[in-house]
Amino acid sequence: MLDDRKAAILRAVVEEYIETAQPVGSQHVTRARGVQASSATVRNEMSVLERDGYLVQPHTSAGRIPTDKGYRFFVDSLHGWGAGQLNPSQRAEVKTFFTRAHGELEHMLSETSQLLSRLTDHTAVVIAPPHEAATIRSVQVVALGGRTGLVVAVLSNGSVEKRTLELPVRDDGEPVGDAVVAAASTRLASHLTGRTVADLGTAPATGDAAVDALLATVLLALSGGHDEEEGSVFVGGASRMANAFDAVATVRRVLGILEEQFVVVTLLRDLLDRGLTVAIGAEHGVTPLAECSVVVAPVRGGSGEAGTIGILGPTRMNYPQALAAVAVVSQRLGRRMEEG
Amino acid sequence: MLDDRKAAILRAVVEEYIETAQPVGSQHVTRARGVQASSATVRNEMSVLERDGYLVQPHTSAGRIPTDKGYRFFVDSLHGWGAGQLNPSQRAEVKTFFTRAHGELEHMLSETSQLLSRLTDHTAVVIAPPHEAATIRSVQVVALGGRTGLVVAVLSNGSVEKRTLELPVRDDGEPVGDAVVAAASTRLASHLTGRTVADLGTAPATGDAAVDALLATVLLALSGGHDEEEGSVFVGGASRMANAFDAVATVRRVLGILEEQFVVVTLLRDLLDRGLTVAIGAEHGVTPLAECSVVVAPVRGGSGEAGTIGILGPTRMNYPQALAAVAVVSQRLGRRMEEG
DNA sequence: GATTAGCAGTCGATCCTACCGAGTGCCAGC
DNA sequence: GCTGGCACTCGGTAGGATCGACTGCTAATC
Repeated sequence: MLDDRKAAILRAVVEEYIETAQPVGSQHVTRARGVQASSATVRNEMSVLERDGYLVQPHTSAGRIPTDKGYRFFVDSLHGWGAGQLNPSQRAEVKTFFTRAHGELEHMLSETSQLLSRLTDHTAVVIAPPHEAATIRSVQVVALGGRTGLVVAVLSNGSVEKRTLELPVRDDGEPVGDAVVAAASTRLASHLTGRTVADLGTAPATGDAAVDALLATVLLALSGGHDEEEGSVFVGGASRMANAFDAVATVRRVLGILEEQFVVVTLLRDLLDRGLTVAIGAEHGVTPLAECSVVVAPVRGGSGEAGTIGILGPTRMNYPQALAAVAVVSQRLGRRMEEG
Repeated sequence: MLDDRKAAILRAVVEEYIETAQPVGSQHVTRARGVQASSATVRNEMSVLERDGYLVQPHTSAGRIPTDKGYRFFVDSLHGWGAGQLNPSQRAEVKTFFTRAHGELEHMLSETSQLLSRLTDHTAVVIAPPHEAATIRSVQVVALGGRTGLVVAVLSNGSVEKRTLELPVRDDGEPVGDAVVAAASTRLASHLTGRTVADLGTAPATGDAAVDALLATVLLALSGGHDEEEGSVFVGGASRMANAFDAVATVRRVLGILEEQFVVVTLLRDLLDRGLTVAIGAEHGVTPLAECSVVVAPVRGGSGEAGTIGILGPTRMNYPQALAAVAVVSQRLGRRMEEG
């Protein structure tokens, strides 16, 4: 463990580096409050911190930069010490946002990702809660042109699942008629209402072979194709990534990852599962994001199922600020979702 | 108008600049096929082309760069002359893509945007056809928890419109019961089926005041909140923007615009309305995109309503290639949508 | 023994200069 | 009207001097 003075010095380096993005020298550290020592002493301490892996020098005769380990210490010490606060105007922004928020869930989540991005000046990600636990309120099968049909299910949490499917054909090669579709639709409604998408049960037999075939097709379509990683991910302020790094190649790489929603979802879920709130640099396993840190929080709505919000920025992001923003938004969004 | 030699020289400059991104000198132009003249002659011609606004010199003693006007001439002369072709492997990619494509419309459009982006190595945009002309196949009202309800409409083109709404309350302050919702739902189904979203008609009177109130609310919700600029825009390969420019500031600016879906949609629609296929630099009115060109094409599905696809890249994009890619994809996508 | 002032040394960043080469404009001759 | 040739321009690169923000170390101090 680090003694008080080393900790204070490390904190000072991290804070200044976050602010200026320049290597921090011993002289600067002495000017930080919380450090009472001459620059010579600070130099000695800093060389120890470097030996122990908390700091690095980009080159001799330059100041020091925090390593991932250095940031990690900073963030952990922050946790037990009272995180940052949003400034009043930001609080006000959050407040008015959530009092005014209304309309579709998706729309609100998308706007939330933009809010979070604005607050932190980093890219924000919002993932809708999985609706596996939500119960089905209503199902309907509709025949479209030709052989395609559509099954639409409304869930208790207000989301709508839809799947296209290929209608079974009758013996004469024509797709099943409206009557069969209607029969299947009503049958499904009574069978599925109250169930979850995860537990659809088995297709009830009706005695009519055509209807039974259609029912089986529908259940198959509904059970398959979990597109939960599609469409339910909202990325806000991706353009801010361009400010985070001055190497275009890095920007390109990170934006590329952001386009792979699956990776993003997996990453955030994984972090939450590991109980982490902050992942610094290489701590999350995603190599192309090695220069990034991630701050996440679960969003607990009424149903017990949790969504996820997070922000993605350079390792030298303002962690107190970011933690505060994510915490506040996650909390208020959860409350808002609870209300419906 | 430009005489043949000037045109050939201009074409050569544009082609080489597109390839190398370096100012093109007279020497290089003489090496281009289609130009039979000494470098001195080319120099004279080029200085005329500069005077007339087709070329510029970044500085004295440097080669020439095409202006927007220069690109415009290039693109126009291309049109009457046989556009570019996709190479065989790209053709194959397009072909297998569309034979394998299946599932939700949204999903397919999203994938299409990625396909187009891969083909051109630029950012691609796909806009779903507006479903104002599509007829309603099925409507349903569902009560969720509390006072919120949801109306879901399935359209003939396979898309699903949904709106949340606030259920009317009865005299005792409780929200209307399931019976009323069910009544409204069936009434709506018969009233709206076959109509378009643009023409919902007026709420039919049922005699039951509660049902009538609910019907009015539903129709209001359905008619309002055209979110056609939301959710129906798919941007693929935004990260490729980072390769297009080496100034981070430009990347930031363009990505910022891409996040404002409304602007993007308006831009593309506007171009199509003006009958343009290619907008070069400042030709479209969007100042932050002054360094970009846009290539668009309508996607004509069966219904007559048209979607839009386009790509967005630096003005020095490979126009023949881009035009070919956009043309092919638009055509095949249209055919695919026609099939349903 | 820990801390500190002072000093020599390092090395990126900046500025200057010289120089090279790609490219131009122009002129004289074909 | 075209072209070869020539003088000139100017960005980009390389080398060298200087500056300044650092460091590490040592010797003196508390």
